[in-house]
Amino acid sequence: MGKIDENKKKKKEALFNTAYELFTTKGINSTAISDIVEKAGVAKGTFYLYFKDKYDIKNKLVVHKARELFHSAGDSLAAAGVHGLEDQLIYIIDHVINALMENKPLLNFISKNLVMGALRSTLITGENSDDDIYDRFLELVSQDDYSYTDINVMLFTIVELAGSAAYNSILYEEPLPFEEYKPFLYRSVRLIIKSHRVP
Amino acid sequence: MGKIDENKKKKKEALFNTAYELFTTKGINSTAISDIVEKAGVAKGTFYLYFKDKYDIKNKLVVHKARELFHSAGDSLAAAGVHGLEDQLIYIIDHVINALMENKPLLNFISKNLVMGALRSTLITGENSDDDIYDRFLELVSQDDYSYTDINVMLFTIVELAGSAAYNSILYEEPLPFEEYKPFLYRSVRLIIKSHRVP
Amino acid sequence: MGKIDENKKKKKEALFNTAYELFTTKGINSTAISDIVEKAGVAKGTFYLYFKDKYDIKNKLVVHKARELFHSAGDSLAAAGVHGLEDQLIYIIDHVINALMENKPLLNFISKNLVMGALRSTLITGENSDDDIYDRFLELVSQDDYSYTDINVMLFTIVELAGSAAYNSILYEEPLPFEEYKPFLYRSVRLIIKSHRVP
Amino acid sequence: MGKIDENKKKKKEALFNTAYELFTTKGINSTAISDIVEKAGVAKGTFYLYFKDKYDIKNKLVVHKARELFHSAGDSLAAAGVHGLEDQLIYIIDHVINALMENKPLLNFISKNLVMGALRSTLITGENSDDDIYDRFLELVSQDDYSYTDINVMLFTIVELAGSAAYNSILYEEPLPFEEYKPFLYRSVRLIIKSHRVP
DNA sequence: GATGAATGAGCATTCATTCAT
DNA sequence: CATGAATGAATGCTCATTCAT
Repeated sequence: MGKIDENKKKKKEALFNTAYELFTTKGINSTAISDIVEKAGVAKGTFYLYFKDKYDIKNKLVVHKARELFHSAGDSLAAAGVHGLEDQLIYIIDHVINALMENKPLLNFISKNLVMGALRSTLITGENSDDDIYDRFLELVSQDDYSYTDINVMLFTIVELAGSAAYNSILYEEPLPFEEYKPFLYRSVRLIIKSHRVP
Repeated sequence: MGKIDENKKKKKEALFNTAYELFTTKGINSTAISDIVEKAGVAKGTFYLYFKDKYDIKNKLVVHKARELFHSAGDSLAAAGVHGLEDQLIYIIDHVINALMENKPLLNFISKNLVMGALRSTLITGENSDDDIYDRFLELVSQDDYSYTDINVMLFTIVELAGSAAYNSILYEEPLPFEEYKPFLYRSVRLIIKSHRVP
Repeated sequence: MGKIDENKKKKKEALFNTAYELFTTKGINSTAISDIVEKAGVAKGTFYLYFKDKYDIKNKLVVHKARELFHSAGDSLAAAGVHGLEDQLIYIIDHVINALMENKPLLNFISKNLVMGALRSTLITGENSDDDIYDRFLELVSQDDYSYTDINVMLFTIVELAGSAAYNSILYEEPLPFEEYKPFLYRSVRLIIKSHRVP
Repeated sequence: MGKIDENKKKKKEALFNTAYELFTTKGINSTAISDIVEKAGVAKGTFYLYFKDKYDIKNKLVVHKARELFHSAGDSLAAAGVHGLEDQLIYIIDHVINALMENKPLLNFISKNLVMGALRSTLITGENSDDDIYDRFLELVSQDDYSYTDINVMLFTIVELAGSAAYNSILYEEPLPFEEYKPFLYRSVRLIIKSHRVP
């Protein structure tokens, strides 16, 4: 029993990891399922035991990676003793962006496939009850010295700006390499946060 | 012969228009070249006379549509007597976004395929000499009562924020339908512009 | 244990019934063994414990259903006090056809898969010793006021004509709906019977 | 032009003939499209240029072969100076059956795949205007010394009986080899014809 | 230039069958 | 007896691309 379940998990993870590797190196369109199973060392039929098709595994992969990223940032924030919403959000953004800068394949993969709606559902509407990222964010807001209005709008605006600008600045180094663009981005983020403060 | 050239142009345009129609309705991946030529009423071989492959025609289509959009906005701005950089940029953004709101297939098509690098090349670095969009922008900046630093950074930040946020707000109505989100977006844009002013 | 044997029988019957249901609704070609076991609630391997493959279960099913049909007709004939071979055979044919008319999936299934040889073996040559259908038929013949020659030929001709004509008339209503075609069919059957009488 | 069309026809016919050969020798289910194209010496894609799928080519094949058979019988009848509807119909049946007896693969192929509805449409309802088999039959009926009622019913009954009985008698030699069964069959057919005569 | 028949590599998906537990 | 995870051969079908006319 335990042995079988263990084996199942092993195969599923082998497929998961292999798919991620191939998607990020060869691109999704150019990755055939036969590539995945071959590299993962399982039979073709086994793939269909665990995933519906290529897009099923892709979506699960994207969500998984995005979660990892934000949880890591959240954990790091908790460890660092940062105070004040502004600094805290900048800290999280910085953490996520730094992780992506050092992992451009992941940056590319996430950016191209993260149907924003999915992430937004998680981050902003907090629909996914077993996921506390949004809750952590709300907590940060409530603990700040200031009060804020239209919190969801604020979060949305920041995520869109940071996500889009960082993606392009990192990958294309235009209009500036990200390190140089960073101060501008964070200044804008701070302005947006402040504009949501209740006086 | 003028007649022959005309005919050539006609076929090319038929392919161009048909491709756009199919890409926006069926999606690019699901559109085969045979679909395009069939609907356009030309032979399969003819396609390869004018375009290298599906992605060639796609890219040309994206640039073409994006150009149309900005030129229309620029023309409209010239007609309206708007003064001050802030109001002028808001005017342009508003014009483009309104056009996209009324044409969601176009919004989708542009957003998914506009490799930002391409547009940025056009809009921001002005590389493309026969295209005056960037020049018009520079002119607006120079004519303003205030002076600005890091103009490219400013333009980049605005384009990323407005593009990304508008896209998601329009299509998914999250966190708010765009009409309701608009005031927040424009407030943020104005803040960004102001932050680039030389005191 | 009786309990174990019962359980065994239960599983086999579940497979049998489920296969019949799926064969008649989805067709044999479109029914996979996995469909059968899934619906029957048994494991895939269990199927191979009782049947060799899809065609094994199909054949057993056809014979089973055909037997049921004729036995029911024979029983009914015994209950009704019909006299004379002509009327008796018409009675049986009518009984079988009526049952099939009210169960078109069965009609379809039987007709498409009843390799006539199999039924003929049963009905005409009486090979299958534990099956008394043929014997009952011989008895009817012997009890009639008339004598008959080439009894097997007669039975064969009647079965072929009635089976084929009824099948098409019922399913396609061509050249007439069966109810209207019936008098013609039965007239022909009576002529065939009479033609085998010894003067 | 002529050359191209000629070539097209050649390929289509190669596929047609090869498919027939494989269907009759290996069976339809066991014949893969790759088998057909390989043996026909064309590329896989070419198959789909001319036929939708395996069942498309099968249906076209069945109709084609059935037509050939009846036309040949009709032509032969015209050449032989047979008089009287009874003898004429027997002549046609005999001609068709003889052809099938000498070509058992064809007998098998036709019998298993000729959706009777299709043939009946042709033979009995005469829908297919460019096919004169039914017309020829009507002509024979009208030229006979006797008058007949319910002609379609008569034709249908004969076709069903002869088709079904001959098929089984030829292939399985049960209850008798066809040559021995033939007199019985034809006697029945004559009885059926006579039963439709107007006195 | 224009055509469209032909190509054939490429790929997703299914499914009967096995066998370790 | 029963299970169901794993297999991988088999196959239908698509489609970009070429090239003789």
